[in-house]
Amino acid sequence: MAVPYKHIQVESKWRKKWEEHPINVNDGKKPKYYCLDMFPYPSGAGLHVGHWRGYVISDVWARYKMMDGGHYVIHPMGWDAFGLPAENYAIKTGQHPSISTAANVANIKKQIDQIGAIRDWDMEVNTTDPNFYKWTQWIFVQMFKHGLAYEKEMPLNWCPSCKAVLANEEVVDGKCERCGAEVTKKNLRQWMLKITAYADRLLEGLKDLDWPEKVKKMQTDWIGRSYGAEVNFHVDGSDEAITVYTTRPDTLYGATFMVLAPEHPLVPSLTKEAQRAEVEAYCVAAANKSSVDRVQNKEKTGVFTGSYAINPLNGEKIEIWLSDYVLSDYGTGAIMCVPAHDDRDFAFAKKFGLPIVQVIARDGKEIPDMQEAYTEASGTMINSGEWNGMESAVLKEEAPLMIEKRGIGKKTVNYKLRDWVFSRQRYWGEPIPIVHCEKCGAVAVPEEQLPVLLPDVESYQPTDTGESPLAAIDSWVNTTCPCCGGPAKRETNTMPQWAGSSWYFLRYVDAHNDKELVSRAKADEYLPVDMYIGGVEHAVLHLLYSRFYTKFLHDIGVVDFEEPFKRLFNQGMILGPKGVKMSKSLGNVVSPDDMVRDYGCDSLRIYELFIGPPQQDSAWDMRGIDGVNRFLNKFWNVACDSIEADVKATPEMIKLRHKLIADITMRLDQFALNTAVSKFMEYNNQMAKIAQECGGVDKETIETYIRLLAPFAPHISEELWEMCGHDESIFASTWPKSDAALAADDEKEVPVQINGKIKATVMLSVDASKEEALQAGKAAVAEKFGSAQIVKEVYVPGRIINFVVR
RNA sequence: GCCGGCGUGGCGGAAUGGCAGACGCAGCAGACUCAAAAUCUGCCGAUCGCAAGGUCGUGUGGGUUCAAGUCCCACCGCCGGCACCA
Repeated sequence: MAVPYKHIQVESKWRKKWEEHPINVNDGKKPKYYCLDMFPYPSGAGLHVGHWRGYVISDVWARYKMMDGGHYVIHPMGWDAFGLPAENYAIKTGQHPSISTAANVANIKKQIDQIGAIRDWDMEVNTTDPNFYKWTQWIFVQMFKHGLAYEKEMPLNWCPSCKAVLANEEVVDGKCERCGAEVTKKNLRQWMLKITAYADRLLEGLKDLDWPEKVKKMQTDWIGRSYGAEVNFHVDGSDEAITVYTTRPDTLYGATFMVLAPEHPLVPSLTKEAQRAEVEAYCVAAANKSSVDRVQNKEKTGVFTGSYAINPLNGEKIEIWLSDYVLSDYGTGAIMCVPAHDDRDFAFAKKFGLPIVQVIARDGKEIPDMQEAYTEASGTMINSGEWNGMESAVLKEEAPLMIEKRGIGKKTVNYKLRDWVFSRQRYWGEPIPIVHCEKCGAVAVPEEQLPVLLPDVESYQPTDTGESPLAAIDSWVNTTCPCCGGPAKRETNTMPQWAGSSWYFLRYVDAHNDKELVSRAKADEYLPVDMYIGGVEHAVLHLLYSRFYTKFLHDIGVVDFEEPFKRLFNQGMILGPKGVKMSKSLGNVVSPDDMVRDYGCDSLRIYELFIGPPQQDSAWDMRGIDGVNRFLNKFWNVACDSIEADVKATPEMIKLRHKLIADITMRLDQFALNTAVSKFMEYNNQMAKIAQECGGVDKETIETYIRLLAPFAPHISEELWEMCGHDESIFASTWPKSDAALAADDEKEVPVQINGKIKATVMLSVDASKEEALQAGKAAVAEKFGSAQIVKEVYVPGRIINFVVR
């Protein structure tokens, strides 16, 4: 009888061995595989079982790749360590963020080591390390030199609680993504990154990525490309013209009024004296509305400017209105309104009594008393001059060019994607490496002077004016212009947290290079990332920014690929026991530390996988780990018995072995890790039964099982592997191969149905003919036919026999 | 409102269109034990029946098919994303 499994001894033994003799070494000959985790923010709360899950999944995958194909696996870890929690902690305690951050890193590093994952800490990166952010700043300088970083004064999303400007991506439901405070608008000078210059490439690049369709769709919608036309409307009695963007130029004859955003630059000159007071009041009200109000209040409001425009096709005089349902920063900030064919325009026209002209026939007819807009682009054109009789769907495609030929507008493409607001009025971030000189303007800090070190300050508190705490340090702010040598001031804004995470995955493979961001040779050898594993919450933020950075770095020759992450896997969240998100405030956070101590790392690893499909959210169940723990102990006993007994392989054992290989390998390839664990349990139960009769299973079968289990439960597998008499690590062995012929059954139990209802089962040889099968089936259910007549006989080999009777 | 995803025992979940509920948790009964824990064995969707066996059953209603949890149509519910994008 085997000695009981002692996880504490075995796990610490192998941890030590792996440290002394690393199992994942680059000998220069092995093929490379880059398996990347989304790096964590080193929070003071440490890791909970939800973080574990992603790291376990990636480690199983990494170890599988090591064994299958003999890869050298790049599986690094680092720290996304700039950010608000550390800064807020500093505000409260006065302790420098670098100190609390370092303590958190040390703690989480210990926790990550508990997972027992293969990690090369020599590649570790930390976004707050000057040797790292030197290159974050360097990239910014390159973007500045290429005209992709620019300053702009604009109304921006302002979080009054964080006292910071937010990117559009950081505003959720009109509220601050971090603190939940209602976001307002504030006019400030900001650094912007021209991500819109890459809109098309960001869209096209998605096509070839092996990513979840959901994420690709979210990015596609975020970029929001649409095709249409810009059309110029002359203002009646003036030289001015208003340009609108429309995706429905086919309905141009139906444009019966126009609406401008309150912020539109032509508003003052369009407003007539009689309307001025009302218009100004409306504009002030719109500006003061929070973005939440402006979005949530769907009841249309508006005000007439007193001016008219001319419909360029039919020459009709149409009223020019203002309304906040027109957004100043999409399209041209002005729209032509076709109430008959657009819901919003219809609502507006109804409310303010504006004319409605139908230009697309529905079911070939004009609608007598329109109660809602007809928004389909299908039907024949009516009331549309020379376009009458055309199909609207066809015209929709052709109209942009027709408009362009007539000189009243042009064909255009529009995007929802906006440029990226890249400056933050905070302390704990990378200083933007720019110097402002009165003579030379904004000048990039010369590359040899990078990094611009983040100086110590006395107060980390952000200012109400929207200036960074850095602005208070005169000795740091005042500098000389690198261009003319005259007096100049440093940029005091810092970068958003996304800056470091947008490129950190490139740095791992050359983390200590002090000459370049990454050497081209290493980039060519190890990059891009083969598999990226992390939560779906980064679908449009981090993943879009990283793609943008990579495309830019490709364009300036740093790397030779355009897409950073070939394959993406989003693991689901681990929820608290009641199915709600784990959070400190709810007190339902489950720490892995005690479980590792009580059950062992291998048990927790397997339970993290067994809890549910890896891409799906799962609620943590404290008791579930007992089952996994029982399984490992049971397997330990079977394995020990088998090693000791050294029995001869039977056909049953050989078949089990080959089925197991096929089952586990298929499930790994499909990322069905929860059912892979089920299969391990199933086969283990079978082996336990065999062991009762034979004393164990044969050596090859047990060794095969151990090797298949190794990526999942590396410690116990190493121990058993050694007990089998191997000197080398199990991870130096190769992945078992299944022989389909040996895995195949020669007999199968086949259900026999009458009218689709199971009545019996029969054992059939797999090469039984249809006639034999049907005959056997008929015999099995003969007495159940009664007086019925068989009208149809169905036989699907190995699957089903069905008699249809009447 | 629009776009995704999901809906299966007490629970987590499993099922290339082919025996629904694998595997596990919890529960029940038994064995071992002075006892408990651990371990082992059996049972474990509902319902009728002493039993053999029957009937019903994968959110609801229809449909396709010899056969539907799985495919199609309509609806309900939950979760996620987007949200006046012209």
